[in-house]
Amino acid sequence: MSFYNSSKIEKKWQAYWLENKTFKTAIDQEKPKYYILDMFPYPSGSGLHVGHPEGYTATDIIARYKRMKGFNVLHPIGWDAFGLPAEQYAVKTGTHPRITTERNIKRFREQLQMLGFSYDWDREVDTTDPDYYKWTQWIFLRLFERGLAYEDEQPVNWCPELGTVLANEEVIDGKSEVGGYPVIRRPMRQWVLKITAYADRLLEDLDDLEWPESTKEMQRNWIGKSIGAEVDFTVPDHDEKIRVFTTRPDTLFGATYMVLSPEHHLVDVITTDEQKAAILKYKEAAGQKSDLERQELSKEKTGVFTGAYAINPVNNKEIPIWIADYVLAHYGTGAIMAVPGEDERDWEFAEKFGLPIIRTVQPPDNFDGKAFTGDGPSINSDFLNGLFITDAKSKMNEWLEENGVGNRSVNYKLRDWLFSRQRYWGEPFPIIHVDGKPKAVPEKDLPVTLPEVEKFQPTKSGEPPLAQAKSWVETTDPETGKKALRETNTMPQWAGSCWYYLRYISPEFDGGPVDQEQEKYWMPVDLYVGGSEHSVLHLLYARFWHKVLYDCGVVSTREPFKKLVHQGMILGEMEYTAYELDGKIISSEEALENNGIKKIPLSEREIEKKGDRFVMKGTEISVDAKAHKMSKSRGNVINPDDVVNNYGADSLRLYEMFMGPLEQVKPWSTKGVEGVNRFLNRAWRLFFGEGELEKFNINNDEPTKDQLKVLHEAIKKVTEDIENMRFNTAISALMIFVNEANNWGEGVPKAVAETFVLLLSPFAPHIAEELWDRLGYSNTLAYEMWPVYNEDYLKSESVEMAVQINGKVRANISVPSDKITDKEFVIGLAKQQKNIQRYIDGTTLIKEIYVPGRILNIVVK
RNA sequence: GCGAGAGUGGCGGAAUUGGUAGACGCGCCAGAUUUAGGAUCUGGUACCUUUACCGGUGUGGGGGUUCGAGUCCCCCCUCUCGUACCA
Repeated sequence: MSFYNSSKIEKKWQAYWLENKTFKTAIDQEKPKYYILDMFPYPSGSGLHVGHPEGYTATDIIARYKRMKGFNVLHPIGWDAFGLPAEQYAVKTGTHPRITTERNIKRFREQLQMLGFSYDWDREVDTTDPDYYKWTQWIFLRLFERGLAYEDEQPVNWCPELGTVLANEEVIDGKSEVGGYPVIRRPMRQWVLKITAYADRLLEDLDDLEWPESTKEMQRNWIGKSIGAEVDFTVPDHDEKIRVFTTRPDTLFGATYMVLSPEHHLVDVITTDEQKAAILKYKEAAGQKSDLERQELSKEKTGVFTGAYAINPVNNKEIPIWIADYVLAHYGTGAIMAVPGEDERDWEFAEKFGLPIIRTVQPPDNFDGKAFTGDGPSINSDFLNGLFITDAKSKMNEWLEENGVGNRSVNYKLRDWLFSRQRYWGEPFPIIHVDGKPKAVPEKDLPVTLPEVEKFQPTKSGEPPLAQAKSWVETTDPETGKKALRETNTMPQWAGSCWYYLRYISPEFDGGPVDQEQEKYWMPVDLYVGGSEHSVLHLLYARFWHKVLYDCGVVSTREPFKKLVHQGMILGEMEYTAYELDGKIISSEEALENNGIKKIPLSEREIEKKGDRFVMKGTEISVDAKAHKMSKSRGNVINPDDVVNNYGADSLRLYEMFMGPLEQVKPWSTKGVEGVNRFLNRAWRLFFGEGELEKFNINNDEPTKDQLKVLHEAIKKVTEDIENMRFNTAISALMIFVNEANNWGEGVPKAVAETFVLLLSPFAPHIAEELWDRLGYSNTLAYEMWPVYNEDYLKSESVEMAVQINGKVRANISVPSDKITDKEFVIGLAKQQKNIQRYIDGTTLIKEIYVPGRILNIVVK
């Protein structure tokens, strides 16, 4: 029995590829290009997990395939290496983050090379390298110049545990995304990027992208464009007006009260003396609530009357002004006109506090709900009466503009991007403060490198670690010679990943972030693969920077990533769990409602399926059957190193692609890895027969017709499936070929074997290179021509077809290929079948439907 | 609530424009080989009925269109992901 020695073969070819720089990107611009990009990893201390090789194998298969199809392929990798874990480790141990980062990068690089990915290793980028972040800073200066980066004192998400401010996107349920620590709101001086200036373009350009619809939709929701109007309400005895944003100007006659957010700047101005105490109390309570608490308590509406009234401009009626935390300070103008008749939230509030409700849209007769949000004719609305929503809106907008009390307006959920962090391990801002004003560091002085510091910890007050480096902070303005202070905040981790795909194009270029001549050739990225967790943040930020660079003339495309695919998460192995309470096994439904439950893991042999649930074998006690997310605490993490040691990199690659469609969430199965490993062994034995060690099984015979048919079916299927990223079925086609070829007995003709090796090579490149070598070639197969199938070989002598009577299959017939279009012949053949006769006898023929090569359906009565 | 996606054997999953449901792999069963186990090889494996043939049922549930529906249309159920008072 001969087994192929995966570890020996894989090490050999990995060394060969590195030494010969097999995958160095050619710069021959005559050839068509293909830029295929992986989301670069954060090099964490725990190394690769099995999720990484999933997307990386998919892109590697396509990269290898495209090279063989004659494309110039750009397939790079790098390191998103700034970030919190290395810094937290530094705080704990005093180890400089650079040391940790270098160590982790080395490990990641080795692991990626161990999996045989065909990256061009001469194009590695590292966001923490000053030669890289020089250009991150350079891009920041472009933003600064254009007024797209500004300083602002604003309430921010301050996380005391992490000692830093977080972007809204990094706060989940009131806790930090990293670590899950509490987050409070607190005003601080911050750098902010004006992404809102690009909101419309970010929205519109989504339409032409070949991205998953769900991702585009998420970005649209995040940008949250809504069209409506702003309306000014006057407050008697005050000069100030209260401006509100509404998407329903048509309902203005139904505005029976107003609500300001507790943080609104006019609250203190308008509140009457009698209400001051109550308002103050409410504001304090709201201020102390975290976002999480606001959400939890949101089931019940709360609010306090300010004692003041506003004038509804359409009818000059006085309406009371309240404050309530269901109105958000940071959306629209932080104030609303409340129309309970047409808004569910306002209805709920009005009902609770006994405020008047006026309907302004006629609900249908059978309507028995509360607020009516549907369309209908306007009522109680003077000059709008009878108009449906769309017309009523435009008429009201005209009225508002004519009377100078409002205007059409567009609002976005998207807010400007909070861009500074009080951390050490990030890009320093290329900014100095002179006379208290921010000023750009001249381009020739870039990069502004990180200073050495004693401690990596931020101070309690929020002073960043860089502030300790006095000699670094205190500098002079090169222009005026005045004293100047360096900015001590650093950029967030997103900065480096906003443009790394450009640096790969010309990693050594020193005239700008990217060599424009090369950029024109390589951009846009043809295929970008990475996790859906980056659907909004990274992908929106990168698009924003790209558009700014486009406006600066640095890049030639409006969008960076033409096609995007998300790989699905890989879960742990399927787990079966029974529950025990007080020594008794109870069903999984009961277990939900009890405390003190003991979980008992079961093997597959101990359970069986009953109906649509799993039960313990021979009982009615249902158990849980579920694959969980991999996590250290659950102990179900699969380490790619172990898989490679046991089965080899080719098996890991093959298995991850064979599990199912790339985009799908799917559970791991070690048995499944063994399955594809067996396939590779069977493929190997096609070349080196059983019995005698390494007896070469390849002959120089002419391939037979049958052999060519089997081979060309594989070529066709594998080619089409790679093009459509259906790797699981491509591998199944390779398996079918091997299963067939194993029955050939006499050995495999060389011409057939060679083609098979080429087909296998994108999936399992190490074993393929070894077989190619043993077939007598001294060069890598990486640039061999991809096989092309020949339609003639696919034809067979006869076609198996089903014959149906009234749509049910009653017989199978074999029709000679040259008779396939002869309907009469086929019907004649079918009617000779005994079973068909049985069904036809004594009936009347209604019709005969014949789809050549597919089916014959005889309809009888 | 809202938005998006998905429900097919014991499991992961296949199935061109509607045309033989369950490819391929795992698991399981039987056999071969082996002192035994493992590994490997061969055959079988949706369910019911049957020695076998024949037959019946079957793609979450219910209707519909069609000669023919996993696929198209309508209603309902379940699950996953995202989102959450955005005026």
